[in-house]
Amino acid sequence: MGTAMTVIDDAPAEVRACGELERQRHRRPEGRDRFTISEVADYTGLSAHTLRWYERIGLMPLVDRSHTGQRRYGPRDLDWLDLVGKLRLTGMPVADMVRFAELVRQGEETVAERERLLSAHREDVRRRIAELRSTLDVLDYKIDIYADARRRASEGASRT
Amino acid sequence: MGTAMTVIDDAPAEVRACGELERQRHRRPEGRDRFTISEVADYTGLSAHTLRWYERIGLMPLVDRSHTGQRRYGPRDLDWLDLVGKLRLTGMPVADMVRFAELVRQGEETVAERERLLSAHREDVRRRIAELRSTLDVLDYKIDIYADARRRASEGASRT
DNA sequence: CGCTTGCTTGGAGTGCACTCCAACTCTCTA
DNA sequence: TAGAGAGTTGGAGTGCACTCCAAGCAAGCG
Repeated sequence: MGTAMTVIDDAPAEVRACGELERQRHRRPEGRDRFTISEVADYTGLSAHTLRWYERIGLMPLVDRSHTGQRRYGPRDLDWLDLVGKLRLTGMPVADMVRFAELVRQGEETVAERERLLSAHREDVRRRIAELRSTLDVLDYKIDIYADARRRASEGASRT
Repeated sequence: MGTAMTVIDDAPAEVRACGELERQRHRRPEGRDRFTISEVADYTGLSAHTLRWYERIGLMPLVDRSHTGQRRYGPRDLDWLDLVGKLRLTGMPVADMVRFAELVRQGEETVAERERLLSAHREDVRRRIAELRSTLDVLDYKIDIYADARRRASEGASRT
């Protein structure tokens, strides 16, 4: 039955790879398509604990199992975790990500709502970027003050 | 005794005001210079609980009191809270802000370290801005996909 | 004078996102 | 075939940043 996530529109490598200089400790192994939990932990930077927890709370589709019951993650699972990682990085609450995962599970008829959800989040991210930038100005201002103070202090000292 | 913060180099209004479209619910009242906790809560957007808590943990200098023991915040307290608000907005952990507050309390000889602390944080903020921007690309990509899917779906429906 | 509203305190409680534990079973290498 | 090192589970624990509570004091108003 259809627990496999059917509607992960997989982003092409160019999009997937941009940014993130070393957040992903290890490149995704080519050639294989079933990965153990520790390989995935390594790849995503999440702990194995967290991966299991994501599954429990419905943030991951139920992961495929080996004949003995151990998890075997596939390429679509990694794609999904890439996206989740991005959303997490931008501070989307886990509850919202779970909501998104539910929509994906429900299939094509939720596309409009998914779009709305991501668009709202995009606005959020834009707002936060602007906020951060404005703080950067304050930080620059403060740091200048301190640099001046330090310069004056060392000049005073050398003149003594 | 010198619990009053002596080294808040106050940023001029241009720097203080930029960004933050409506984060500060109320303009700082002009003319007066002693504010109750609820006025300050209103001004900063923090709760009175949080303001007291900041003081307890050493993130605020001990605030002046009225003859009956109630807090009376002064302009420098508001300046300090403006800065703390900025740092908080950029995700600086409370523990780091407390460390910074301690340095400020210790006086001029900690200027170099304060500069280092803020510079490090500035790099952090820069990194996070870059990160957010790269996520924005992924978001745009996804949203496009959904928009396309939606368009195709409604076209198909109208052709039926 | 009584009532409402606002302030005080220490300490307990909340919500989020993990993070770890105990007590196993399974896989791999020698 | 033995032992090390992975993986499994439900549930409890952690750290952070608040957030609230109870009990009490103080000021202003009709």
